Amino acid sequence: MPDTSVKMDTPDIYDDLHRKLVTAQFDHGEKLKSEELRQIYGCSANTIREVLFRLSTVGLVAFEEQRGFRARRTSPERQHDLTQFRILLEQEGASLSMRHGDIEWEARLSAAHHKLSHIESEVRRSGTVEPVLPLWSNAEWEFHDTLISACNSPLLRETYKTIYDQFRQQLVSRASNYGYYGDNVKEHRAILDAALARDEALCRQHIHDHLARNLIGVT
Amino acid sequence: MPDTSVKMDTPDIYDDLHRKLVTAQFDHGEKLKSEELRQIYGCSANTIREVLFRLSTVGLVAFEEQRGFRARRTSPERQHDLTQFRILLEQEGASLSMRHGDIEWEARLSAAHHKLSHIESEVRRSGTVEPVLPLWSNAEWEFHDTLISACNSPLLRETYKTIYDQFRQQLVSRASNYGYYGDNVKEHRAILDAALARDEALCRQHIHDHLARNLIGVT
DNA sequence: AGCATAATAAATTTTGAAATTACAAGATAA
DNA sequence: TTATCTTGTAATTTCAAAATTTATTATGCT
Repeated sequence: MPDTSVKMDTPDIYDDLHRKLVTAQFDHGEKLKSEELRQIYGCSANTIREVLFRLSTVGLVAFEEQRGFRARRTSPERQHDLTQFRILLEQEGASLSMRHGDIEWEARLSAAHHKLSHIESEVRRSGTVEPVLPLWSNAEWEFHDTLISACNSPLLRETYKTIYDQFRQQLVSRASNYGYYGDNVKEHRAILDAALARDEALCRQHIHDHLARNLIGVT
Repeated sequence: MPDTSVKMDTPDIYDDLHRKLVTAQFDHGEKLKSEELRQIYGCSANTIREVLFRLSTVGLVAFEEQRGFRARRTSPERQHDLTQFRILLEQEGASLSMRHGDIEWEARLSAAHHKLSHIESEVRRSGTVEPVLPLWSNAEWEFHDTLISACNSPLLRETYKTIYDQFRQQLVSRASNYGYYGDNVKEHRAILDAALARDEALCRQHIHDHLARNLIGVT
């Protein structure tokens, strides 16, 4: 909880709320009242309004005219939609990166995977994710973002980020079961190898398999 | 220009500015000053600020912290990016629609094309686009949106709309040359036929050919 | 008791002005 | 002359309070 005595400016408040939202510190559909937040951050209602507005543009917050803001509620249908869309973007981004990426890109991807796999093996050893959750969460993002980073399409990359953040918003909650991570290690490895081999079809396949697990239980 | 004496509410101001932006009534990169717009629409600077914020979320307006808003500047690079991304989304949306769409979808697509081709043939006869430009602009949008409307992915459809609007923002300006429309008629027909025949590969090809013309002159 | 209606409370939105920040032109120093 | 600093102006951003709208509770009627 931020100190009430320290005044934060708009970007800081944005970052703080963004972090809280993607780490599921609000319930799905929970009302975000200007007045409450105003007191927490020590600013005017208008500033809060603007921050929530910005957050609504990246899908983390839902806005309804005349009735304020809520933490985004993710239905199974929406989750399905998010997953399919993410697969589309990551496959395309990876394909383009494999075509345009140079040795520098390969190095960055390799490095990102190295960090990620280091954290994942620690999770494996300890059997629990909790202690390194923020670390792991960032490393996972780094890997996927680096994968598509040479796609040469700012639009695709930005769109992917907004989708990913909404994804993360609820992945954190199901992160407690370990089996998830066991497969993750293998899958990230498979994606990396295919990417470095510039095998587009195979890489697309692995990306699909990796992400499609989130579809289980949804039609 | 809206009457200064008539007060408009936020959604109206949004619509008015949105329309002006997609019909290129502002120069690329032109500064959008709160104070000026405030006087035009007869509201406070804060209301203008909120509207401009909303427009910035759909890419029509660029916002920079502490230095206000500008009409979005579209470089050749960005135009290239927009085109490629639009191709990706429309191809995927059309493919999904062909898989999920029922007879009702076919009927709507057929109707949209009928309206569009009627307007396009008028353009052909008269040799000029100007008189029916708004009509044509809407019909074109209707056709493309209907094409992907059965994709069963709200995310894809929303994203497509924001991309399309940014597209339209500058297509209007190059709409004056007639040759453009001559090919358009054939291309829309080709897309329609392939879609109704549920030939995904062919439809993707036609979508690409139709949209890729905008890439001419850009690397 | 059930339902509609009115009164109250709570929250959102807008306003107008104050405070902050960026921009531009002129002055001073190197 | 070039570069840096100052000063004045214009624009953006924040604030606190008023006005509007929505939600909640209480009241009266069938």
